[in-house]
Amino acid sequence: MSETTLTISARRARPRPGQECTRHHVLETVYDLISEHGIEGLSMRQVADAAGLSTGTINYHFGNKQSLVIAALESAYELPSDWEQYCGSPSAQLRRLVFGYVCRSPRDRFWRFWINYLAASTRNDELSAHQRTRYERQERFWARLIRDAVKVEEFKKSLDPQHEAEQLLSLAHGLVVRQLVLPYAEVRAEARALLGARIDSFRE
Amino acid sequence: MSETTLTISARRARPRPGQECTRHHVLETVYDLISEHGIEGLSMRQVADAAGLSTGTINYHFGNKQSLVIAALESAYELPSDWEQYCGSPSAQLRRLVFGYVCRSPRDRFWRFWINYLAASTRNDELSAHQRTRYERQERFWARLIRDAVKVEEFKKSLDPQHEAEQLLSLAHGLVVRQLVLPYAEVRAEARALLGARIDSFRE
Amino acid sequence: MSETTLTISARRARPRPGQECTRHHVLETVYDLISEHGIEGLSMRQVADAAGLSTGTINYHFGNKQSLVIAALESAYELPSDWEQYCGSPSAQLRRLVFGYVCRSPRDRFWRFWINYLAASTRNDELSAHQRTRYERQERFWARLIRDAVKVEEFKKSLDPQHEAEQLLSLAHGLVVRQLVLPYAEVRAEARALLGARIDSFRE
Amino acid sequence: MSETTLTISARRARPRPGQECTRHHVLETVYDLISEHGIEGLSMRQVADAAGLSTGTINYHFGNKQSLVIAALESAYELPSDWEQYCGSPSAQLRRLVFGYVCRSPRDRFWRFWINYLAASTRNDELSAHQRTRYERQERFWARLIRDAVKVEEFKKSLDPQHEAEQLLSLAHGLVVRQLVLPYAEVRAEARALLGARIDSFRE
DNA sequence: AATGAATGAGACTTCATTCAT
DNA sequence: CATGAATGAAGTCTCATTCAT
Repeated sequence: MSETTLTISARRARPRPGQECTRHHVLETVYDLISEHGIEGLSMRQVADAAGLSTGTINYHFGNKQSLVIAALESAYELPSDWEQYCGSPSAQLRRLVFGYVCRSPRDRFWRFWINYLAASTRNDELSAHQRTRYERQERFWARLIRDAVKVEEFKKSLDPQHEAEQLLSLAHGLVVRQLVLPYAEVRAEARALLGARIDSFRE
Repeated sequence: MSETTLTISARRARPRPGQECTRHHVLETVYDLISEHGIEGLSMRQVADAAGLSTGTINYHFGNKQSLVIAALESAYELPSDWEQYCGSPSAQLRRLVFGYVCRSPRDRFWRFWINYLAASTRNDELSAHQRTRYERQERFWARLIRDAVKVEEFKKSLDPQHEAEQLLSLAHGLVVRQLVLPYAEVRAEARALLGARIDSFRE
Repeated sequence: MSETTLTISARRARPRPGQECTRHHVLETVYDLISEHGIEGLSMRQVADAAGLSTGTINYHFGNKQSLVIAALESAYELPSDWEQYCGSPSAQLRRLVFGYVCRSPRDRFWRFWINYLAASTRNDELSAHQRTRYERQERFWARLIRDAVKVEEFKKSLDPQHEAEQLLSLAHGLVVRQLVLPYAEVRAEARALLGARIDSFRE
Repeated sequence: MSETTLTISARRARPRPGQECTRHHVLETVYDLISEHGIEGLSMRQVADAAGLSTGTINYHFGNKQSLVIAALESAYELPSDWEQYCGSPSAQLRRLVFGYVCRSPRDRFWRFWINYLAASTRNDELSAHQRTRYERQERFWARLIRDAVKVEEFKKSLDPQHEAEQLLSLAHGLVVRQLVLPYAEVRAEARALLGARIDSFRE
């Protein structure tokens, strides 16, 4: 509404991609940036620059920084792309999910993102609620897989699915902490071994 | 809080009579504020107000925010004050330490502080080194306690102290995550039970 | 909303069949929104959403915000719809008009709109001119009604119509201010009583 | 905390005036700017530039824009500097206050400020509360002056002080509206005459 | 005729840091 | 030793406006 903006005309000529595509592209960027700089270290300008957009566009699509971060979290938790190939066996599915808790590199993108999100969620109710929901959903899902595995006799009958899921998830998270603190290949290998051994102990 | 600036060390290393007291008081305040608002959520004005000093004074004593935060992190880790009373029994000592991983309230000061420290350490080499040292020292200490407990026959001989310490520590950290995500009394009770059961399983 | 840009007039003056309806609908919306949020508190997105159109469409029809606001201000002043039924008696007509200065609710749409218009007009020549014209027309009209009422002997002969109209209008506006500052039912009732009493004092 | 700010050193060398002096200086500036551009037309940058300070300093002293505006309102309502000379006579005091409602120029600073504040207050509870308080205090004060004037027999006994104060204040505000809409010297003279006549009518 | 994604300037505000006192 | 007013960069977010579709 100021005089200056009235006389200056837009100079942009870049073609626009589809809307959903833009959102997805931005979320990828955010996910990367958070794992690199943390949540409060993430600035909207940074996101805009990295995504090749303007800050206005980012806010146009996501409303505000918090929603952007939450959207990034949501999109980060998705079933692995190779999920279908495990569909036949609940125990294989469980193993696939649990091995997701093994870092893939000393600076694993996802788990660095996660630890930052977790820290932020201790002082933000909305983030916290999302985190809680995810956690509980994960636990229930693992419990169901264990139950199913028991049914098809992949796991032994004596297991308490809920209880085992809880312990397994806790161990997995504890090992994530360990891998973040000790970012060495051998620690990651150890984590994988420990988790594998735990799942194996579910078999007869 | 970027990595580059963290290498700047505090300017003054020559404590004077009245100074040390002021410094300690400020650090206590900072610890509290970090566990409440996170590291980047900590402002110098906040610190000054909470400590009943002026921003100028804070900077006079610590040079800058970086040094202040580092100093606070350093001073945050101390052995529990009731440590002596457990000195006779290694297993009692271990139990005492492990139960330190049970949150004392839905917003436990120490563990909220810890998660913020951990997140920050993923993008700061100096913090990361501190964290790693702490972690390894803790693990070695627990392993030694287990070894001692085996020696005095509180724990069974078949244990691999190093291996058990590692798993126990991972479980403990995983349960801390669980308690932070699910800040309910029952979850804390469960964590305590699980850790207790694990230690009990070390006995014959 | 700076004076300089206000001189820009709407680009399109050639209404087409379906267009006029859209324009009218939008202007109604704008009037509502201004009385609620003020002129600078009005955003194009808000207008678009409230009117069920897109921002592009609003700008397509009105060129820019300035023109939109001006158009809304223009269309806001209309004679009351029940005007005809008072046509017989000048004093009844006057009473009808004067009672229009009594707010109908604590957040009367029209008078909230008016105060925003008035404030804006103090720093915009075009609005100011409109406002002045309206004011003078109103005063002349009231004076004429008083004169007519004197003629048909509803009011006493000794009145100076011009002078009385001026004072009555001033009192009415002063009471509007009062009602805006003190948005209570009793203040509105008092205003009505005061205005009624003043008109009654015109009778023999 | 970023690297850039750490290396760039302050370049300022301007001496600092006393704190209360700074506040007062800023408020004068704000008052001027609001009467010129309205409340939403007032930007913190503008204030800072006009006052020869930085935006940070403005916020340091006033916290935020709203508090700044309110502070400006409060400081705008102060007893006239020549108040003492009227102290002997309540009616002279009243006359002095009432004539404050006559604009001193076609673009009277105070009343332009006031109308903007009034408009803004219709959509902001805090502004509104301040406005209401001021209004009621003013009315009570005028009523008291009238009552005192009756006591010392400057005004006739038959007056209802509360009622007359209310009407006088409304008339005064109505005339302010008139003067803002019709910014002519003769209208201001007329307003003065009308208000004077009304006060004169209080005498025996 | 209509859309809505994209823009970029500019708004308010916060904050680590400095320095005259 | 201690203060706190002042700074100015950077943060988030809003918004009128444009233009390819």
